[in-house]
Amino acid sequence: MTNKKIRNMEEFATVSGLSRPTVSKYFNDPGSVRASTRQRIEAALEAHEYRPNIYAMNQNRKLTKTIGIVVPLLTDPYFAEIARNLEQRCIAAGYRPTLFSSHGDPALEVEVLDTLRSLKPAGVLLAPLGRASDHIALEKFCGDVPTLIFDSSVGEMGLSFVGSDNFQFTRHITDYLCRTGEPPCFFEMKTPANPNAHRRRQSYLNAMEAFGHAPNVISIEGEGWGFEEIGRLGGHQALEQGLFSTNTVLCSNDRLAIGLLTACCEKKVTVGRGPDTSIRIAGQDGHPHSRYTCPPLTTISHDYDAVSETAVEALFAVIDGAVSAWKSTRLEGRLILRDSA
Amino acid sequence: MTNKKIRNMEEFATVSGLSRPTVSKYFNDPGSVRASTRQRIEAALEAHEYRPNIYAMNQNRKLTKTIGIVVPLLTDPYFAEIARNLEQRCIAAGYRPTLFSSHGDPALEVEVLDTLRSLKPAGVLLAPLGRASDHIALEKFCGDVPTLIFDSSVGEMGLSFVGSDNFQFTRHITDYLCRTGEPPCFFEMKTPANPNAHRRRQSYLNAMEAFGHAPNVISIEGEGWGFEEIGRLGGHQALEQGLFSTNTVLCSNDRLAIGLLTACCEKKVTVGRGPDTSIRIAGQDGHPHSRYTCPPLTTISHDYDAVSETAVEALFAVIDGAVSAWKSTRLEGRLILRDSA
DNA sequence: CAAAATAATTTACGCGCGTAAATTTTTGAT
DNA sequence: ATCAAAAATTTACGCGCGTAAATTATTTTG
Repeated sequence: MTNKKIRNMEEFATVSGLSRPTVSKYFNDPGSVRASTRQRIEAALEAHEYRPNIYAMNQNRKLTKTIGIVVPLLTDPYFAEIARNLEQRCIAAGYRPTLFSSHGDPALEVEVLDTLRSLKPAGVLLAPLGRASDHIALEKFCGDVPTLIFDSSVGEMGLSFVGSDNFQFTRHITDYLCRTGEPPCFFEMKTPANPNAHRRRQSYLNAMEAFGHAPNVISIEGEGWGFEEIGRLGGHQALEQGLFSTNTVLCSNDRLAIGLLTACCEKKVTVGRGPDTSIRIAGQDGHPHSRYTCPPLTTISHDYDAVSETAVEALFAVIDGAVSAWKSTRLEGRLILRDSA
Repeated sequence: MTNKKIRNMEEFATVSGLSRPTVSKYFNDPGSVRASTRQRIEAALEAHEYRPNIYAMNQNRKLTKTIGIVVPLLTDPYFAEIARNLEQRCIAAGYRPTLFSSHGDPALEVEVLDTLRSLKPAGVLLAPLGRASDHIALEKFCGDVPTLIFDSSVGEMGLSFVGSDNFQFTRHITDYLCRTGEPPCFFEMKTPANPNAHRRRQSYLNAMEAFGHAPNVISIEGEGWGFEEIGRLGGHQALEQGLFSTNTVLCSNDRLAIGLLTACCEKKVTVGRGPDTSIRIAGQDGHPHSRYTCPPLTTISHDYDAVSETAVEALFAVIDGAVSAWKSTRLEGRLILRDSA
């Protein structure tokens, strides 16, 4: 330990026997000083416990080491999980991730971007709200800050887009359902918050046509981000009105499926693929919770690691000076077979 | 809009027809300048789109407007929900909340606190990891930064503690279970991450004694924060070995209960309070997901709003100069009756 | 209406660090 | 060993703003 406190980099440089700018260079990139110099600094660091003032560091610097991560709703474990994944990759790469949630509110999303702008981040990983987003504001932000869009694309915005291949998702799981039983109905929100939902509906229609089955889309009412409750209420309606024309339901996403499962439970409708069950239910997303529904939910899962890695690498490449045209990367999902379908 | 960009507060003051320090005063507290002055600034603000440099603002200031919020695991919807609640209260009070997750890792918790320290926050709302936390590091941090501990208390640390009354929680729901059927067994982790678990076990033992029933605590193996999986595996074991001495199980928390429900589902054990069910299961926490289990989970819920408000108000009071002795505030929970028990 | 009290504003200085340019040291090729 | 090239280090300056102290404007009081 130390006897006297180090107040600033000047004092720390003195106790290290170096000049302040050399120490400054070390903190910006420890590899940029000679090994002997680095050792002296690190020895002093252990003896004196000093950390540079973040604010002073960043004020006179065009580009900080901060990476902004923005998700639409952090209370959704799917986004929490992918945010965690991104966060750890940023830390591993020597950046300081800062996490923001739009809380499902377009106005808040704009506020978050404003806050982020004044943070002068090296880059931003942004999952937009989608349909409800203020596209003008997003576009403008992307012009100011290197921004990579993930999860949900809204036009050709930012550096690039990285997400999942929703067409492949729905085609794949629809295939599975058709091959293993009655063809699925499609259970979705009438006005989905997320543009991915439209792709999934279209892909369902395509897949059903390819199989020569008549599609049946059940579009339920409901606004906002409380998907489970929307799915539960819509599920009750659909069950009461007999809207499901087959014994198989493919939900637009796992959270809707979770709500539908609850509705089935409340209506004593048995779910599963066994002989003694009356309905098969599948979801899409590989939601962290899907393993723990009753019955466990068959779903097609995002490749969390691949999406995160691709997104982060693409952003880092641009930060490190690479220039490349906007492109969209859509990664395939993995079918997860469980008991619900 | 504007024609020329404003680069700093000096330039902005010029176009406002004021001196820079007056403008600075406005940004620190709009109410501290004369109404006529405020109007001139706000008019200029609309015409010229200027935002003070955050880093320059904070570097020469002992106390920023930042509030740190730290939770053990943001992928747990319970913490995500309470973090969201705290975040919005901070914003409403004019602070800039910054969210951190320890991701269940004590080393990361310490790193987060170090990061936070260099952020010079006005205050911190900290939910510690609990048992695994580096208590020395926490104590030291609390000495440096005004820190309010919530959710899980670890000694008399920080300014105060705000959380739930775990004794009331378990007493209340145990009472309910005893009055409406067979007395409950208690399902918990042998080495819980969170100190609240010990209080709940003790409260269960007390309540059972008060009722004159023999307690039965089932302590399952498992480390870490994957409670659902731990509950599921432990549930399978307990069911196979017939460890539940009655038809009623009170789980130490909702996430364990969710895992146990999954185990029951996989073992075709019917859960509920009806005549045709074989086991009653209840949880504790009022986890956001508990509404959507099959059957929906009977639980005793944290008063999210009250905990958040009490925590935030206590912290703000200290920030605003109030001095008061350390105290522990534990709020009562609300029983939520659903179909599982 | 003048003087005192109070609030608003300005002057003047420094915070802790980044960074271009100048200088010194080290490295590598002869 | 010698000298040029490259790397490391130091010098010197400025960033954008907070804030105490000094000044000026406004309000209150007699």
